[in-house]
Amino acid sequence: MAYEHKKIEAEWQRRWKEQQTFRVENDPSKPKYYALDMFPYPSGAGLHVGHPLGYIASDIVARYKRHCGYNVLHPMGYDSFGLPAEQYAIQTGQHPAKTTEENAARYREQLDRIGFSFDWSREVRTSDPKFYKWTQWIFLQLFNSWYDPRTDKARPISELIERFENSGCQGQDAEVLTGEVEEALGPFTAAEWKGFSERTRQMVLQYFRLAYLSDAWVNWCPALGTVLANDEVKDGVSERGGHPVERKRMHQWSLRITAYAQRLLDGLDELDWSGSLKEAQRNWIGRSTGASVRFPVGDDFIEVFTTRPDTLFGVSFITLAPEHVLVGKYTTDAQRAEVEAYVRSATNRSERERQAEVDKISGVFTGRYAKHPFTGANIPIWVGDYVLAGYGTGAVMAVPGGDQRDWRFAKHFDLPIIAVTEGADISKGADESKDAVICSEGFLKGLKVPDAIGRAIEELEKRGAGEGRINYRLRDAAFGRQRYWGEPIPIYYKDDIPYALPESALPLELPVVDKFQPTETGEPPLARAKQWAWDETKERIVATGEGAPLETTTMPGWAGSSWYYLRYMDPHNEERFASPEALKYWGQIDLYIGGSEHATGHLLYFRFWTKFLYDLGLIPFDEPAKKLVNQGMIQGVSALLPFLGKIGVPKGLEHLSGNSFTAETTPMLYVSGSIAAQGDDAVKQLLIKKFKEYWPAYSDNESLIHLDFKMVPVNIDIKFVDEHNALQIEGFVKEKEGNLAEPRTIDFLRDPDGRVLTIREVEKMSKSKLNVVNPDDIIERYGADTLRLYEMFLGPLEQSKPWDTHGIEGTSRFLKKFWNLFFESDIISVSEEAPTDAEQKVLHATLKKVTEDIGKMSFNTSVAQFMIAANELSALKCHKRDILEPLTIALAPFAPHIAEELWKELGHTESISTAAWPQWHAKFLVESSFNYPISFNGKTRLQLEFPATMDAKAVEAAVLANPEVQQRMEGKAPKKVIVVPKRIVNIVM
RNA sequence: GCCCGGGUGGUGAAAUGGUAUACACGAGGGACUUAAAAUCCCUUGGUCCGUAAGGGCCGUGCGGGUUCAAGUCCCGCCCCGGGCACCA
Repeated sequence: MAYEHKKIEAEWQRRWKEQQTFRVENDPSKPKYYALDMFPYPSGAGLHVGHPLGYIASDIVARYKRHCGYNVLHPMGYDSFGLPAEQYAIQTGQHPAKTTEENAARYREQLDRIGFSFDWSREVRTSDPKFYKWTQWIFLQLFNSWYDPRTDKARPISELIERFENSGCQGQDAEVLTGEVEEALGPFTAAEWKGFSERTRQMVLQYFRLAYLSDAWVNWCPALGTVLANDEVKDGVSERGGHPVERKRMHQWSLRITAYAQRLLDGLDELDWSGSLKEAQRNWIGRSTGASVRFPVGDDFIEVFTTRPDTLFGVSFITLAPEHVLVGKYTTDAQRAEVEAYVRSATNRSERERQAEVDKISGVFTGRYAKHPFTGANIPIWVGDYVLAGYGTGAVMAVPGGDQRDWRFAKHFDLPIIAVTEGADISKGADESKDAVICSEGFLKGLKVPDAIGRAIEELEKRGAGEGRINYRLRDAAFGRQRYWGEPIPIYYKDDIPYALPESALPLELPVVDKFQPTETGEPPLARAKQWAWDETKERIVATGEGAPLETTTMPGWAGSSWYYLRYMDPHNEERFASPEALKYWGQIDLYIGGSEHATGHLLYFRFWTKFLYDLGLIPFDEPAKKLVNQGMIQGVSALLPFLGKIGVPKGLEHLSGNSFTAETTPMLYVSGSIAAQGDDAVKQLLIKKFKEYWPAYSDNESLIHLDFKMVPVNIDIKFVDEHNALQIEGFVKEKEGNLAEPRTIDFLRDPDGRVLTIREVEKMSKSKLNVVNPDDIIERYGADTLRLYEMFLGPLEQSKPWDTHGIEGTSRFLKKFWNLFFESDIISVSEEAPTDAEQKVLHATLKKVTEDIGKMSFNTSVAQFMIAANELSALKCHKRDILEPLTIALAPFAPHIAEELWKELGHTESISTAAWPQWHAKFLVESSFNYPISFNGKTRLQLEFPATMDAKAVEAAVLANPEVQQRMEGKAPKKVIVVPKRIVNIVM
């Protein structure tokens, strides 16, 4: 019987669905295993072959764990809120829910065809009100919580209010301010608290809530009309779409992730995540230790953070960020005009400009001086845009002798540069070395940097001028988006003060709007809703204007993805986000697979929410995923052709341009890659020839033809490129012509043999690069099992690698070969004969390798081992049940359809997924002899076979007695003979 | 600049310090076939010597080192990919 992948795969996919083979129940009698993929955003483009890579890997592990007797939770869903659906809605007026629904259906179809063992009964979608009800509910918990630094965990805000009523806000409590530069909240007594108005109390509480509204510097993206989180901005432009981003101060919802900075850092140690990923998170959190130092200015002071308090004696000025609130306060009247002009220009410069012009030094003197806390000297206060508002306190003590940026600023403005370390040449630059010795006069003199830091902090604390401090780069997370297609934030406003909606009002569903764009006044789309206000007494939504206005921003994309993994445990629960029993049973994710692009976004927020829910006692663990693997990117091999974008009209022929060089007559010219590689001259020669073909009248004026041209490589759809990189000209031209708005001639500068060669390049697989390979096409031709095996066979999971469809033949042939072990001219022919030692060895070597490889997530080598087994068993003409049956089970996680079919042919009636994983036995792998490589001075020269049991001494004697060995020794005695039993013999001459 | 990965045949890639290049693609040769497809078999790191059987030398980015033995460990570079960055 021939291996018919189409029939087999369709049949088994149908059966799995019908029999709900992979539906899983919470069954505490069985050990659990939770294998999760990062759920996709269902984009309109559908899946390409890169997407399923991680899904296949986790599916193999999930299926393997089932064979090993685990109860496996292996769900899938959609991160279905997002920008593309909304952009499409703005363009077409179609509700994003509809687009999302269609795209999800398409994803489902594609995923089903690959044969995943997902339990679809647990599917979640973040845009489903039944799901986002709980996203909103968690938001309310954040809003109603604060972070207690004493117990180092989140507590209900009611406890804080109680504390204020009893003892006011003093000391440590007043320290919890985090986020962007804000004016510090002063301490107050219980009596004062009681005297505060409701409004004031609520304002105070904003400083503590884990979800809070504040004026914060945000990344505003005018093109997208929304605020972006720090990790959504790359190089000053939006990660999605590449639009410019500017700094803007806005009333903005934020989440106080900074309260968790230390725990997010510490938690990394126990996680089985890749080193680079942990490193990326550590970087992002950016902990640095140092000191906070206060420089008195009149009755007030400027607080700075420094990692080098040991250089305090080298401070020659202070620099404030242009956005710093104290700038306005300290500027003298004489300097005011200049400072204000500078601040204006600095804040208007986009992040991008600031980054691009790192070398440009700018700043201005405020006219005021601060007092040095140790020496009492007058320290001038400057404003400079090299100081960032969002880091530390937004102010630095400038030590030009010890910090290169300060040094350059000092040089530029001719400020004093004081040496802080011994032997430093401060005329050339700052000495930033950390093993230097401090040379400043005073109590730090002669100390090594680390000792001096400690000593300086001691002294600061003694004098009340500062204290040791830990600072984090991590910022609070911007949580509001000026968008329609996201979770509404369940908040209403009274007197501009935010209040939580009652739980009974959840889910707060997205309102109907006439358009998905911002309002004419620039408010978010939700402000268009006619029914978007809250009636507090009736507890229901009423017409806009009739009740308290509801929040009009929505949550960012990462809200739902921060906790979705919990919902899978109990997806239909209407009472809670998941039952305590389900949470206890399934616990942490045992294996989480996804792309490394989520290193500092999703994966940080996801850990943050988990820790928060843990603090409130809502879940019994404080890290979401024990093990995490980043799958590499599957890259596309693009095909590029140089395109003559601009052909300049030659000198002397300009007068002709009006009639001859029109769009209709000027051809679109593509250049064969091999010609372009020869250089401009070669292209020019051919171009002149072409020119004469098109305008024969000017053939005689060859001296006039000096064409200027510019070659631009353009992406060519890879479906028009054959395996020799040659363009299939006819098909390409036909499609191109069909896409042109106006008819144009399409022509080529061809190779002498008439071919047009494309230039191949490996880059990201994407629609715009026309290099996308669709899994559907591969499955149609080769089958899902072949696709699964091939994706795994390409190389290590974590590594990026280019997709090359040609290589798939190998895995396809393997499956046919495997199939043929069971059949002899169309009929199943499996013998019940007892296997030979050689056959057992093949089987057990394979079981051993595959079992170990799955544990290491080394799937490429397991596939190779299956190939070896199939090759060897074919050579042994082995068709024995005792060998083939366990092998089929071992193959099942990788190629489930063919395994099911063969399992059925072997006479089984139940799905192979219920079969127990076959154990390997060492006894079948014992070798009776070993073929020793005999090397001389480390170079292998010959091989000699000895019994495996022979000891080192005997092997040595036998080797030295061998005539060929003796011949090579030329009668000389070896200096040394190394014998490693069952490994190697090395003779040192 | 700092922090992580990674450089091995024509290609994707294997290799607890112990026979470098498993497995697969591609290429070349052959069998079957009227032919093609499919399938099967052989060869395939470079180079030199030899009619041949066979043998020598060189080879894992570069230069050193440790070791009986290094793709693997150590030191110093180069290149590629990713992350962070006027971060005080």
